[in-house]
Amino acid sequence: MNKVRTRFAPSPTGFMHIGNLRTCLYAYLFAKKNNGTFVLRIEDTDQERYVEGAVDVIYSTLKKAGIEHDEGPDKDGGYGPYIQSQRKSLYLDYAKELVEKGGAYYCFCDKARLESLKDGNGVAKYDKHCLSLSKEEVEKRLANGEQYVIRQNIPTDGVSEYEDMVFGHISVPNEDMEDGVLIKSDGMPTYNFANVVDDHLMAINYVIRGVEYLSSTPKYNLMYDAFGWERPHYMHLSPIMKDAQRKLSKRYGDANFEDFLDKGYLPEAIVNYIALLGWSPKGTDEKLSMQQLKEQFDVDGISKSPSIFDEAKMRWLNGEYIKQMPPTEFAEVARPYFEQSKVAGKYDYTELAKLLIPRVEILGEIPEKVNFLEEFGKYDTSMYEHKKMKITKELALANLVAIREELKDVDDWSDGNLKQLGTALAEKLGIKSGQIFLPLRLAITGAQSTPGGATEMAELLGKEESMRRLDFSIELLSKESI
RNA sequence: GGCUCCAUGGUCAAGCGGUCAAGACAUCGCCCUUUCACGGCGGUAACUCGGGUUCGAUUCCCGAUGGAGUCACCA
Repeated sequence: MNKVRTRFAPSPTGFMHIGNLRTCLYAYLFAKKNNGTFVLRIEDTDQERYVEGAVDVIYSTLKKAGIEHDEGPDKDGGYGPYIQSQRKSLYLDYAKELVEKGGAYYCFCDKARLESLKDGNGVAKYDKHCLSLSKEEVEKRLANGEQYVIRQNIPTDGVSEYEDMVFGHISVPNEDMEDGVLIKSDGMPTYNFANVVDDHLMAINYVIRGVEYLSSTPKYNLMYDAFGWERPHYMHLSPIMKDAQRKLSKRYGDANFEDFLDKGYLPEAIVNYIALLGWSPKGTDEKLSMQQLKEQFDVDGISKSPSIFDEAKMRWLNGEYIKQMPPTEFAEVARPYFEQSKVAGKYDYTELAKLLIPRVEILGEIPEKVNFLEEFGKYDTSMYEHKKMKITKELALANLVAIREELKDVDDWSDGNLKQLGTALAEKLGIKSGQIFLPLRLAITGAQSTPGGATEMAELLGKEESMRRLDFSIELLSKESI
C-alpha cells in the first residue's frame, strides 16, 4: 500500500470554526495513526471571501491545537505550491487535457440561455447543449474570443458508485448529476475542479472532509477516471450541530476555536472533546491526550449521524484537565484572568491557584470566584439559613459574636491555627463545628460559594480585613433581628 | 420538491441475531466534609413507528415518520 497522505484544505476566511477543526483533526489523526503524511493546503481562490490575516489564524490554531502538518506553504515537501492562488496556471491545461479525453467540453451558453433552462422551482440542469458543437465550431468561436466555460461531461445513463470509509456503499444515478463548470469564464477553476487536480498532484490518497461532499464525490471520481488517475479513498464526516435542527456555524457565533480559548478553555481539552464528537474510542476512557488519540483513532469508531455540540460536557472535560495541573502552571495560564479580576496584582496567584484548581472548570470563572477578596458590602443574609446544618440567622449571629470574642486577640492567623480554635470553640459551646465555620465563611466573604473553606479564606484576607468584615456582618445581622 | 445519506436516554455514545441494552456529561438523592468545592455511592432516563426474514430482532430487509446534506461560473 502507498504511504497514507491526507490533507486539510481550509479557506482563509477568518477564525477557525469548530467543525472545520474537527475535520482537520480527524485527517491528522488518520494520517498519524497510519504513519502517513498530513498536508496543509490553503484554498484562497475566492478572493471575495478572503480575509486579511486569516492564514496566520490557521497556523496559530493548528499550533495551539497541537496539530502539526508535515507539508504546507511553510514546509515544502515537494508537492507545492501549497497555496491555491499560486497554482492558478495549472488548472486550465488540465481542463484542456480533460476536454481531449472526452471528460469535459467547452460551453458558450450565456446567462439568458441558462436562465431559460430553469423549471418551475427555479432549478436548472444544463442540457449539454454545447456538447454537440463540432471541434471546428469550438475552435472558431474560441478564436473569435467568445466567452466560454469548460464543463464536465457526465454520462447520461448508468450509475456511479464508490465505497466511503464511514458511510459504506454510495451510489448515485448519473442522470441526477449536472455537467458542472470546471473552468469559469474568467479562466479560473471552480473549487470542484481545483480540488481534484490538487489532490491528485499532491498524491492525496485519503480524502477526509465533511458530508456535504458525499453526494458530489461521484463527479470527482468521474474526473479521476477520465484523466486515468487513481481514485483516492474517501472518508466523509457528519456535521456538528448546534441543536437538532441547526448546524453549528459561524453565523450563530461562539463556535470558533478562539472564542472558546477566550472563555478559558484549554486547547487540549477542546481538541479532546471534539475528537469525541462523532468518534468513540474502543475503551471507556474519554480523557485522551493527543498522543493517545493518535494511537487509538480508528475509522470504525466514526459515527454516521450528526452530533450535537454539548458545551456542558466540554466544560467538564476542561475541568478534568485543570484538576491535574500543578498550581504554578495554573497560575501561568490563568494569569490573564487574574489580571482582569479585582485581585489583580494583590495576591500570590500560585496560592490562589491551589484553592481554585478543584473549583474551576473554565478559566473564565476566575474573576467571579475571587472578586469577593476585594469586594465586600451588603449581601443577602438568607444564606445563613441552612437547614441541613441546622443554622438560622439568630444562631449564626450568636455564633459570630462568640467567634469574634474568641479571635480578637489571636496573633497566629494561619489556616491551621484558626481551624483548631474554631473546632475548640464548637466543642466548648457544644455545637457542631460546621455551625461555626459556615457562618464565619459567609460573614467574611459574603458569598455563597467561595474558593475554599472559612479558615482558608480568613488566612487569605488577613486578620485585619477578616475582623472588619466580621464586625460588618454582625452588625448586618443584628439590624435584621430587631 | 428530486437525489444521497442517517436514526439507541436530555446530550455524546457502546452494541454489529440471543445482553438485566455498556460508559460519559447533565440531572436527582445519599455519604464524606470544617462551611464552598473535590471525592465516593446510588437513582431517574433510550432501541421512532409499522410490516416482514428468523426459533429469536436494537441488530438483517421493506415502508412510513423524523433528521441531515446536496441540487451555483461558493468553497
